[in-house]
Amino acid sequence: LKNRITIRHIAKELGISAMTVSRALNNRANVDKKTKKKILETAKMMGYKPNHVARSLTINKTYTIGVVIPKLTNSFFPDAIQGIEEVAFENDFQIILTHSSENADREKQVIEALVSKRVDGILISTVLTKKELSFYTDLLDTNYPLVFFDRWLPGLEVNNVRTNDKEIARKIVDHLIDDHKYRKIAYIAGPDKLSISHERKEGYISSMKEHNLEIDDDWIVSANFDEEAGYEATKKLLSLPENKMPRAIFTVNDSAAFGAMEAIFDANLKIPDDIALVGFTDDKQDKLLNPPLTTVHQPAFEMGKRASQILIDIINGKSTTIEDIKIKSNIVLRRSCGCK
Amino acid sequence: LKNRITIRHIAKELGISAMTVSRALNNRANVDKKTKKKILETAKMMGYKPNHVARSLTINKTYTIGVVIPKLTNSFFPDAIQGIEEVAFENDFQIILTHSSENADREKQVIEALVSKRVDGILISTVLTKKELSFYTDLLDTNYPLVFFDRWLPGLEVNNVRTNDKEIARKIVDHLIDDHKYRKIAYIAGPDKLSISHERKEGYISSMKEHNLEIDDDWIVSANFDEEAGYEATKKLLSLPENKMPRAIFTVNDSAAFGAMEAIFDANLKIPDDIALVGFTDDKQDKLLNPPLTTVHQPAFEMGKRASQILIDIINGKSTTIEDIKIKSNIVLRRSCGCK
DNA sequence: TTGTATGCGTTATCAT
DNA sequence: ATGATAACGCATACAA
Repeated sequence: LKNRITIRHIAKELGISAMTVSRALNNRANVDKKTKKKILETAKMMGYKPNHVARSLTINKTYTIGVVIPKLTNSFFPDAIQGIEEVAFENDFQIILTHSSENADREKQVIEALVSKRVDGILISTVLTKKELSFYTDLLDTNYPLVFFDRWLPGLEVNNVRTNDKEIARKIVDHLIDDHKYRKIAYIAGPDKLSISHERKEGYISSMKEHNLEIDDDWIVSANFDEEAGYEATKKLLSLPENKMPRAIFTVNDSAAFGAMEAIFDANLKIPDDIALVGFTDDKQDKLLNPPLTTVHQPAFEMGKRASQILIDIINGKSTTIEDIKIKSNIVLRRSCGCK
Repeated sequence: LKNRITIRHIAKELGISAMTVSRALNNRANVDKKTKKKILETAKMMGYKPNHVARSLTINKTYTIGVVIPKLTNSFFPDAIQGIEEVAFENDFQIILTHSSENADREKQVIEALVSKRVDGILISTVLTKKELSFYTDLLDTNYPLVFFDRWLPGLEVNNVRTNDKEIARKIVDHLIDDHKYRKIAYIAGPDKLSISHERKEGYISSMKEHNLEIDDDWIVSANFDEEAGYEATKKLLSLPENKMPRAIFTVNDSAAFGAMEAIFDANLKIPDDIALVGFTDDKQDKLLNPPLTTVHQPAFEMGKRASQILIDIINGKSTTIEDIKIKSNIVLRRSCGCK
């Protein structure tokens, strides 16, 4: 089955050498116009499909980049991937998409697979932590082109494309305090060993401290990046005694905020009247929610494009510097925080 | 740069033949335990990474499947892809993800690229139409393993994994008529040349006809699958004269419904009091919308898994039959239709 | 159990 | 402008 026509078949058919066929097919300058025309015609006629596997073996380049993400659930990653693929497509690259399922071992496993497939470079939104730094330092030692996006790993000499997590988190908490006068603010956190979770938490903490607001230990609830965890975390918060009950909740991402919303509704409370809620991501439907969700807008598409471009530049030898790029997020005020 | 260690290097290092190394690395039975152990150790020590490009060239198999989707915007495709990748991962396959951007020429282009990369098979949610049938019949003639999911192409002798678009569309319109007594129902349609759009429209029409309800020409508004088009289409509907004004709107998918929602709110109308709205997809946040959106739940994850499994079975020679599989969707009643 | 020769389809290199 | 040869890294087929 499959395609059996090779450049040799075309060559034989025309009584010329395979090399000439190769040259013609690759638009090299040094081939007679007439023969080139013939070659292209018979190639089409015979149903020739170039074999990029063989090509990759000889030129030592696959025109493929690997992408590793935790999950495809919230809208950040789909948008980022669209950006990644857009740039890849323009540069005649394809992408192999893999996901780690928030699992460190699986992440290592898919990276190994990508390396074996000899992708020209890898874009990673990692779930690995400091303990596992050596996995990537080893890879970097072999000069493998790597770019981290969104979830980076501190301590790595590598290109990052991320956002200003800490500052923007601080800003949105500032807004809750300064503009709405809330003082009891809880934070539903992601795993603290992950850089983005940690940074966002730091932003929350620094805002509270700057306003001389005490943070009750019960206000920082560890959760995950998903809806279920957000739901459970919020139930915990809502079961706190009256005097500890938060007046507002900030969540590590929108998925957690969705879970929080459900929990708040289930408790027959109103947003923002009884409790305000702000998220992080700016999922597409946020503005249609009840109430519309105030959140941090992450430029997912742009981050994807940027990361992709940097990686391809590295692959093409057009970039040698190592940068830690922050693409700024901004706050989107809607009704869930009490605005309007 | 990159990895330069091959099985030959390992062989030389150990003073044995490359073939023995190959056998050991592939867990073949006929290799001495001691030498195998040595080989595995030195392979690891030398940082050997198997080269699947070379492997693919010899065994004529890439353990890669191509996936072609229109876009990654709504939540159907991300979910479906998670299903696809889940099954692929279990079977040691990776996926190359490409998108056509709802553009037929680009779809052809990415398929060509996938074929050149010699993916073992392709999963397609096509935007091609009948006119372009030959593109796929040609591909099928070369015995290329192909499975269509969600958006199939009528007239093709190929495996489809889709949903019962027409019946379920009819059912949800039945619900609007039977349970809510709406009689003026509009339909925001996708491109009619695409199978799913056509089928869903047929479902709408057949329900209306069965109930002896006349369909005003102005009630079927052509749009697209996206939010903007849904918004524009709805604005058209809302500008109809009083006697023609629809009492309910059914949209080809949830994205269009989101646009419709915005348009309705912009017109200061209430859902479902002034106008009811139902969608198709069951996007994750539908239940949190204001009001929660009644819609058709498509089992995206299951469809992805099923399609992926079928393709891999074909690739592995475990399946030879051609099936047109419909995975049933079901209706999710929420408040936007008037329920509760 | 191990080794040798050969080929997968393409391109680089050197030749003509 | 065109061709012959070798090489990319691995696995198949056969031999020892």
